[in-house]
Amino acid sequence: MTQPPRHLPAEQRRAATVAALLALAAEENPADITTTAIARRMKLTQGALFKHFPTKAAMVQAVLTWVSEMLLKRVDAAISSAQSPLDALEAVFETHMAFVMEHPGVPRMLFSELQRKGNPVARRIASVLLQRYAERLSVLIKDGQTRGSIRPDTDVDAAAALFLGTIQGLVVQLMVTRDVESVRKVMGDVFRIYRRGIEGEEK
Amino acid sequence: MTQPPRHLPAEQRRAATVAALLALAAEENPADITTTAIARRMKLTQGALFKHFPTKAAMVQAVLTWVSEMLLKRVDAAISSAQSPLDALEAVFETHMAFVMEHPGVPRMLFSELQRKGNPVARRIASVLLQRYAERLSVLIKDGQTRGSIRPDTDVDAAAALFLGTIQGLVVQLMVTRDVESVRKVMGDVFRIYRRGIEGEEK
DNA sequence: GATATAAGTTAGTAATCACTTACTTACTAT
DNA sequence: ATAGTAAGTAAGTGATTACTAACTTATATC
Repeated sequence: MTQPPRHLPAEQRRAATVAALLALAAEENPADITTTAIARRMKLTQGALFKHFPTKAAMVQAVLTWVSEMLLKRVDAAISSAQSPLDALEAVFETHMAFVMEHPGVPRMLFSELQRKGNPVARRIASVLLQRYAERLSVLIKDGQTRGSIRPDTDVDAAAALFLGTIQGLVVQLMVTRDVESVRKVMGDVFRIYRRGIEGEEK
Repeated sequence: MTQPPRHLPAEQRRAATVAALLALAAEENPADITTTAIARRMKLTQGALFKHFPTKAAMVQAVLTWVSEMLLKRVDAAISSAQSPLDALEAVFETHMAFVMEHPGVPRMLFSELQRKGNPVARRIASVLLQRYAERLSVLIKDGQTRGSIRPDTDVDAAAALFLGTIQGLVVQLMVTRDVESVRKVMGDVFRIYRRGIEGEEK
C-alpha cells in the first residue's frame, strides 16, 4: 500500500479536488457538500484547499469545466467513428451512458448547478455544454433526414430534446434505484424505442 | 387590496407553507432554501413556522405528500377519461406537463430530495410516488399490447422509463431556458416521437 | 547543503443556519 | 365581558459554514 504523498504539485492537487468533489456528488446532494467533506475525502485539511482555489465556487466551476471537456471529447469521438447518423446517435447514447455510469456524480452536479440561483459562472458553463451538445444532435438528425434514414417530418428540436430525455429517464432511474445493472439491462431497449420513433420507412 | 389576515388556522397555515416552499423551489435550488426565506415569502417571522412544523424536514415532507396526492389524482383522472391505452398515455403526458408548468418547483423538489443523503422519509415519499406512477404506466402499456395498439416486442420497463424521460427532457429544457412557451411548442412533437416508437403496425 | 518557495496545518473569523424560549396578540367559547 | 388557547413576534442558542492568517514542513534549484 503506497499512499499518495502529502505534498502534491498544484495542478495534480486541483485535479484530485475535481475527482473528490465529483465522487462526493455521487453520494449526496451536491448543494450539501462542504469544503470540509472534500478535504476529508482527500485526506487533507480544509484550509489546504484554498491554496489552490480562491473560493468553493471555483472548485465547482473546475468540475463543470472538466465534465464539459470530457463529455464533448467522448461524444465527438463517438460521432466521428460512426458510419451513419443513426449509428452515430446510438454511439453517442452509449458513450454518454457509459460516462454517466462511470461518474454518477456528473448528472447530479449538472442538475444541481442548473437549479442554483447564485454562481452564474457555473450555470453558464453548464448551459453552454447543453447548447453544444444539442447542436451536435441537431446536425446528426438533419443529416439523417437528408439521407432518408430519419423521417423528414420529425421535428429536430423535439428529437434532440427527447434524445436527452432518453438519458435523463435512465438517470432518474439510476438515482432512485441506485442499481447500475438494472439500468444497463434496460438501456438498449430504451434507445430502440427512441430509434423507432424517428426512423424513416426503410433502412 | 385585502391582505391575508395575520392569524391563520393551523391547517391553512400549513397549506400556505407548502405553497410558499414550492414557489421558492421554482426559483432556486431547493437545498438552498432557508426557513427564513420561507417565512419572508409568507410575511411571517421565522419562528412562527415552528408552531406548525416540528422541523424543516417536516415542511419538505408536507410538500412531497401534497405533490404525490395531487399528481396521482390528476393522472388517474386522465387515465379514466381516456378511450384507449395510447390515448391514456397521451392524456397522462399532457396532464403531467400541465402540472409541471403550473408548478415548476415540483420536479426540482423531487429531484433535489431524491439526491439527498439524509431525510430518508422524504426520499421514501418521492420514491413511492415514482413507483406508483410507473405501475400505472406499466398497466397501460401492457393493456395496449394485448389490444395490439402497442408493439408486442416493446419492453415494458423501457417504455415506462422512456415515458418519464420524455417529460424529464422537457423539464431539463425548462430549467435551462426558463421559457415555458418554447417547451409548450415542442412538447407535442416530443410525444409524437415517443408514440411512434411504441406504436403497433396499424391503428 | 543552504535557501526560496510551494504545499499543508492549526486555529481562528464573521456570517448564517435550524431551532428554542419568553413574551404578546388575536380569536373563540362560555 | 372574560378567560383560555392558538398563532405570532423578538431575541436569542449552539452548531456549522466558507474563508483567512500565522506558522510549519517538504521539495526543488543552485
